[in-house]
Amino acid sequence: MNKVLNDQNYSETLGSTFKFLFEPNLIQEIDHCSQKRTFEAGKTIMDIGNDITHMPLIISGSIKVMTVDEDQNDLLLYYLEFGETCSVTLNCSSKKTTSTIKAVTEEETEVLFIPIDRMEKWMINYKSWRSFVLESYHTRMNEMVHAIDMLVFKSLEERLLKYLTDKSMVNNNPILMISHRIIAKEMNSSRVVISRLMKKLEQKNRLKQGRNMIEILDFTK
DNA sequence: CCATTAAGATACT
DNA sequence: AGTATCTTAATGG
Repeated sequence: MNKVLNDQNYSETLGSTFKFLFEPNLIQEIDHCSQKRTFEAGKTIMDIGNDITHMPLIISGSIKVMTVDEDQNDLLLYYLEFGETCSVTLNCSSKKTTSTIKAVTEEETEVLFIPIDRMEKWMINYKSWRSFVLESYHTRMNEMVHAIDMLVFKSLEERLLKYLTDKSMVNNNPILMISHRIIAKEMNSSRVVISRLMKKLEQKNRLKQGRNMIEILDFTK
């Protein structure tokens, strides 16, 4: 079970955490109705078909948002990081449907949960909330289009490189402790193929690798 | 030492 | 690109 943290300094931390995003009155409301929870790495905090009662706001850490096909293969859609929320949840909550995505913590992650029954009122009363929601839809839409583009038009080698750089970005570390087998599973490929491409990327000096270890050498190219 | 597992190699589809 | 199979190498008891 994930423990609920009852932090004494909770209002102050929260207020200072999100004051760059929301107006003071809204922060007060958030303080009032939201609940902070901390998850360790690898926890599923939302799954397909789950009822949506709260929307998440990331305080620290990162979350992978993905869909799942009939054979239970995951497809990574995007990562959520500090100050971000899941627009799929926003979408589901306004329509009062169940979740169409699965969300798993990439590392230890603190999340603020806000009951969805506030959404409608906040959309009307707070300009900063409306902007936040629209901005959120906007960035996710762009990311999804990019994800589809990568998936359909790019080679597996390019996708692998993006997968690795994205992962090292969210972890804030150019060194990844991960095996080829896990990468293959996450990209719906096979271990041999990933090993082959990894070898190629290593020869191109894009990364170094050892057992269960990959170091990304150049983020920008 | 040995069992387990990661990753390289080769060949076929 | 994916699968099957074999080999090599690292890791941890």
